[in-house]
Amino acid sequence: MRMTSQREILLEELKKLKSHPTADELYQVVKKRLPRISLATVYRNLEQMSEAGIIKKLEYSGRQKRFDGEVHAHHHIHCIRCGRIADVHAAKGADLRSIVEDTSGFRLVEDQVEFSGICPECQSLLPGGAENGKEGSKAA
Amino acid sequence: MRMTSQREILLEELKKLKSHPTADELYQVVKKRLPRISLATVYRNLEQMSEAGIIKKLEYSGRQKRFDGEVHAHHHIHCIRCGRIADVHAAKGADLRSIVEDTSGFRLVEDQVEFSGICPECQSLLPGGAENGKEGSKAA
DNA sequence: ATTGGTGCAAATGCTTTGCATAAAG
DNA sequence: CTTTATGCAAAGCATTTGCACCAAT
Repeated sequence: MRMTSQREILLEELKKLKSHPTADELYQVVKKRLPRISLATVYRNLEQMSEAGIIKKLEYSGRQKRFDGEVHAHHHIHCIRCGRIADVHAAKGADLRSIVEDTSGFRLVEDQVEFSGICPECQSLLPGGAENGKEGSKAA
Repeated sequence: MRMTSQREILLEELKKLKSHPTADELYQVVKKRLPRISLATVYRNLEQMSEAGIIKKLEYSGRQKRFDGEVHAHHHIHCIRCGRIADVHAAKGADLRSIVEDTSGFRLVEDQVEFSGICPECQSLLPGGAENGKEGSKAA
């Protein structure tokens, strides 16, 4: 992965943002420093950097993807009206609900544990055994 | 909400499916019984029925929306390769991870608690006080 | 007879891609 | 020099919408 000015500035701005921006929102910000950058470059780099683990891609709730420069494991809460995402730094096991409301300022409406993994069908397709492909065949 | 044959058959097929189908997948199934139904009708009805609480819309993980004819509260696990969704019937508080793997057959890769609520900004825009709009202004 | 629902096709919105040019190593 | 990244424009998908026709109440 070459270090281009686009990549560097994208990362820098994302890390300073804290607002979990969408690709387009970050694009608007970065354009101020790199007027000729294209949205496609933003998408390509965000995708690549998230694959590299440098940033995190947030794909909750059927909304637009958002990105986070903070890669520590932490929970998020998203607004069902406007889509904003805020951080929730909660210790596991504690009374999550109140911690969530306290640390985010959100009014909690719903919480769902979202599990991800490899389904039995896909497990049988895996060559080695311990890898987690990221895309693949379409669901049946 | 009028009971049209489209609506009736859609609901019937969804309830029998158990596979958390996407709109298009359900469309393919229903087309066998209603060859002239259109995808738009499927989308419109799924949306309406989920608003009515008759079915549940699953909007996890930045993928295509999926729908569930089972409206009991229960968790889901989705495959990061193919997108399939399976049910997880787990008692809260128990050792979720192993329950998840046992009941779903998936290999668990990640679990994230997804909180939804109303952000402070949107709370201040709410007229009454205790409602949960579903869409709204764009994120800033 | 009304009013909501339907099918179709076109439009949308977000994201991805093909391709020729430019920049990094 | 070789290869990857960029910018632009066009394409792609899932989903939504406008509109004229149809059907449920």
